[in-house]
Amino acid sequence: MSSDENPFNKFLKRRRSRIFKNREALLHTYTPERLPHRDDQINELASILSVALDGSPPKNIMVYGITGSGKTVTVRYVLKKLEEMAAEIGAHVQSIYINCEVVDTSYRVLQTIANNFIKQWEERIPPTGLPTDEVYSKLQNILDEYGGVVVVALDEIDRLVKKSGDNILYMLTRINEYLNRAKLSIIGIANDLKFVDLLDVRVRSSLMHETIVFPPYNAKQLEDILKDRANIAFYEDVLEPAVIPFCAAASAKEHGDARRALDLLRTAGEIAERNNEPKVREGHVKLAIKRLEMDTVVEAIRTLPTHGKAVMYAMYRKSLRELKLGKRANDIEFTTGELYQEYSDVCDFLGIPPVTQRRFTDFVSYLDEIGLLNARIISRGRYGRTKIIKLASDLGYIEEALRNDPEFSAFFAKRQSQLYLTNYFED
DNA sequence: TGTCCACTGGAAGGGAGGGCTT
DNA sequence: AAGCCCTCCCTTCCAGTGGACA
Repeated sequence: MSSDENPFNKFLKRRRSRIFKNREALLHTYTPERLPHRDDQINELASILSVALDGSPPKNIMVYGITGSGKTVTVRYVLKKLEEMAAEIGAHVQSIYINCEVVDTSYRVLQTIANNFIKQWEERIPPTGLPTDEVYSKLQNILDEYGGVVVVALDEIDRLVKKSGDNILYMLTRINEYLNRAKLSIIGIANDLKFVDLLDVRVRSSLMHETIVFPPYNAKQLEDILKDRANIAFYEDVLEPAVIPFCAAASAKEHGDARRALDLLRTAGEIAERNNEPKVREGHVKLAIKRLEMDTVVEAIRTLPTHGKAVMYAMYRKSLRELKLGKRANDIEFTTGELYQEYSDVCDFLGIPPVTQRRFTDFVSYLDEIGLLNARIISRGRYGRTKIIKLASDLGYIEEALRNDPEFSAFFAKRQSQLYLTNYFED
């Protein structure tokens, strides 16, 4: 390459995709103009929310269904349409969407709602510092100043309740009693309804005035969704005919998760694009399945705190030893005590003090929750009660994640990979 | 049948860090 | 600057637990 040739040239040529017309249509954040197989839910939501257009507060709504059943996208779609209609007829309606996985304390929820109405940066409510009660009364003033109907959608509301209790829901469900001009309604979105057991009876009855269920999609329905989005996302004739049915079938097997189906299709397209191929084939989807599996594990580990990573590394190291002794990957499991010992050794190695066993069990529970580990409690009689902990993801993926971590890469620096990225758990 | 093991997991609280009001 | 509040991460304490074993 001559020195005057710009090294970005070849990327520039490739930059204009021959595969994607509009990649965004396959992202979770995209709200499409059509939502196949969700007419019933859209109509139900719209009929409950329609009173907002007359200035009355809609009843609170609980929306539930498993991951990828279209809850979020449907609620966002209906809220968008509600605001459009309100603007058209001059009604005072504002909707606010809050993801409680990010905004997960009472204070932050109140702050987020309030800041939605504050345009001046200096006047916005700070992320911490004020008493929660004060933010609550500020919010009342702000809402009354606005004077219309406010619909707040709390996505992953179950997480909020598990983490911070139901105090915030109590505050929000009662706020209308203190408002003179404005009215506030809540839409709670949850994966399952187990969390309502944690709610105060009054909160429960108020929050669940209306419930709307989102059943999982079947393969045929997923296909319709993918076709719709593919029309927006891909150039014509880029997808081979088998691609969409294959994506739909693979995701239908995993509880009909539309989000995953869209991820698969997008990733398959990206793989084809990166390989400079003119068409997306079934083979790309198969690669995409592997890729997504690995990305999920790598991303989950990457975002863990140091001690969480240390637990994963302890699990990795101990499993690897067992593997070398000839044990089958599926049979490798440890008790809390065994893994805690290994974890303490890892901390010694890193030169950081280990957390207590109590805190350690919190990490194990969390890693179980996010699917990196499998943990179940067993009783071994006079040998006590403990948790049996197994890996829930491929050792190779875990190694890949830790090898690229600045704190843990030293463990791998001298050695070549002990593993190839083969799936040990494939049988 | 009672004992006892090796934990589990809830509750309370400490302290560092960030930010507010007065 | 002082006093207060919130969040996050962690420790300490401790009652509770299921089932093998004597």
